[in-house]
Amino acid sequence: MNRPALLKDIYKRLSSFYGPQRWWPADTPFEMMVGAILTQNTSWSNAARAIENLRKARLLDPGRLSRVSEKRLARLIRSSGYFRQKASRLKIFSRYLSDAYGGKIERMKRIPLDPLRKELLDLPGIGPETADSMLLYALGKPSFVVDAYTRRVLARHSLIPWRASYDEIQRFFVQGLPPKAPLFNKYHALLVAVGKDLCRKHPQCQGCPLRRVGKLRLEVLGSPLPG
DNA sequence: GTCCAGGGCCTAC
DNA sequence: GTAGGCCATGGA
Repeated sequence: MNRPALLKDIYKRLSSFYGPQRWWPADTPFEMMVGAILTQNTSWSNAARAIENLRKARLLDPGRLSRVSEKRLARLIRSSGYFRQKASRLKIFSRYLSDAYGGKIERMKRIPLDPLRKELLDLPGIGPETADSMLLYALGKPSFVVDAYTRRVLARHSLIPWRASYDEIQRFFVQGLPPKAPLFNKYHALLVAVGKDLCRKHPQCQGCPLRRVGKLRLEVLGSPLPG
């Protein structure tokens, strides 16, 4: 099976199994981007608490967040872990948004994907996953998001090696899919759904909708979990 | 008590 | 270019 056909098959299986996905709840693009930093290597529930604290403090605004003291910010986001690092990162990110785009997301959206991605990656604390999440979920750009779930699901099904790099995994998708943001959005959400759900609950892949993708069934059953 | 979650940075080799 | 240590909370 060639790459586009394989990716389409995976998508169809996951989509019919899980249905519509509601990934990344946020009232505004800025809130979403703040969440992308807060949830780094942290459970969403812990990040969500921090976001609620920022909402109550009326700080979900680039201008205000860039001006709040780092100490107060760290206290508000304590539940998200790494709170000192993240407080610093959030302030620098907010300052960047305010300075470069007047805090207006619409202005940011006018920048083409590639230069905007480079710009985000130049900020401290924004790596490939965080940048791609922001580009896709807050800005509607077709930038495929690779996360721990993505790697786990693909590697578990022998579609990539466990040690594959971020860029390699991203190319695996981008080279076989039309670059449409809604598609990338739902595709990633579906990978998370199956990653959270069956890949962890069922080490032997019973009931997994990806179990019979292509001719990989036997390899899937034989591939070890990490660690 | 241990493990780990919607990463990224820095350093060493 | 990559393996290892570090950052830190809260739930299972």
